[in-house]
Amino acid sequence: MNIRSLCLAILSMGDASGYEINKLFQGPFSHIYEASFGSIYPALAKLTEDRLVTCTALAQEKKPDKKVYRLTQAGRAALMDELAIMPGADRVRSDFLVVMMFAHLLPTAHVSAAVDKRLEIYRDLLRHLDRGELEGQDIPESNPACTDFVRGYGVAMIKASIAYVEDNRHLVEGASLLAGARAAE
Amino acid sequence: MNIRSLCLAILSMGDASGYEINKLFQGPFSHIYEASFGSIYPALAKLTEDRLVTCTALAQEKKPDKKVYRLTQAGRAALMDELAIMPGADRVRSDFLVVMMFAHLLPTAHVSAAVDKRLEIYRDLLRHLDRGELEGQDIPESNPACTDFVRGYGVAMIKASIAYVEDNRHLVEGASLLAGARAAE
DNA sequence: TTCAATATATATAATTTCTATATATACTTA
DNA sequence: TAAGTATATATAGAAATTATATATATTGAA
Repeated sequence: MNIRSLCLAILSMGDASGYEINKLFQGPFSHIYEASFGSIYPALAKLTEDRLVTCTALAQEKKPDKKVYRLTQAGRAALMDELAIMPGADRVRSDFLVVMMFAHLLPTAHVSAAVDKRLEIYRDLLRHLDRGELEGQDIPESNPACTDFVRGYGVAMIKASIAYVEDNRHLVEGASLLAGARAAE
Repeated sequence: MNIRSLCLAILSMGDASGYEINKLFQGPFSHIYEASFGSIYPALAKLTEDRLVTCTALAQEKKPDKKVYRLTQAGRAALMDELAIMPGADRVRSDFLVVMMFAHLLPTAHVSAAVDKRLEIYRDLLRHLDRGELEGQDIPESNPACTDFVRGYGVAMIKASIAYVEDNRHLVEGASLLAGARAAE
């Protein structure tokens, strides 16, 4: 699954500009798939070239013009081909867990700050997901049961993450303290 | 955090070859950070060039020669600089959740197969993590409390994932069935 | 009031990373 | 004996990320 396919997927739920697609990836889709401007704009250009989407320039008042993309029949068929894959394990990159792995080499203040920051980020994310960010206004033509499943998955993961970090932060904070004490001897 | 830093991090826990580092990323580290041959070998070459690691060719019996990398003092200092970051949210790419988001467009058999496959993959992962894959033999110079925290985190996430998918698969399977029934009318 | 920051909007160069492939040897299993 | 798996390194080509450039409008702070 690449960014081109992800753009097709999002456009299948309603027309959108590159800017709007990016907002979805930064917000409601951030726990599903990551993508940024640098890949989205070239992806939309390629999709247009391949006639999987059409592009309409739209003049706006008090805002820059935007290009609204719409899925074609061929685009919908290409999306269906992509969705026929058998998905493997999620791919994860967690700077947080890397830092935690080396907590015993770091000042306790930094470890605690990283843990606090983590909890703050995930409580924010939870608040956004809880108030139905993955439905309604943003993505009109989605299926309610499917969106519920995906949003619920995100909520469950975030809750489990917060609970685990709250219950086990003493492990990394303790390792940092102990190592600091030994270094001071 | 990039693959170069991740290689420094792994080498700080013991000397290793590129092949061995890759095995860690495919196995015990797979829930922390993803990386593959194509980035690991160039990363090690660059680190050697920058004198952050040293490289010793080692002839082996009945196996190809290998290059064993070892962290230098400068390498350890560079790692400490990297670990001083304040980590943001994890970055995730989940083909599974994308497919689930469109379950209503897919044959029920495919949705069920994808869910079954998912459960199988995560039960396997859980088995590997549970029997202390992130400690002992593989990474000798790690801190037990920190490794426990990171392994425990992986276990907690995987358990939450399995439980959620088992409890809520009816949402996506139902959406697929309903849509199929409507299409057949 | 003016300056900085934020939001809307697109695009691309440079860097990084992934996927696929190439090469070589040895062991295991059908 | 043939195919597949494991050990081991390397690189070309494709994909994606990060950083930057451009332009306009609004909002909040000094």
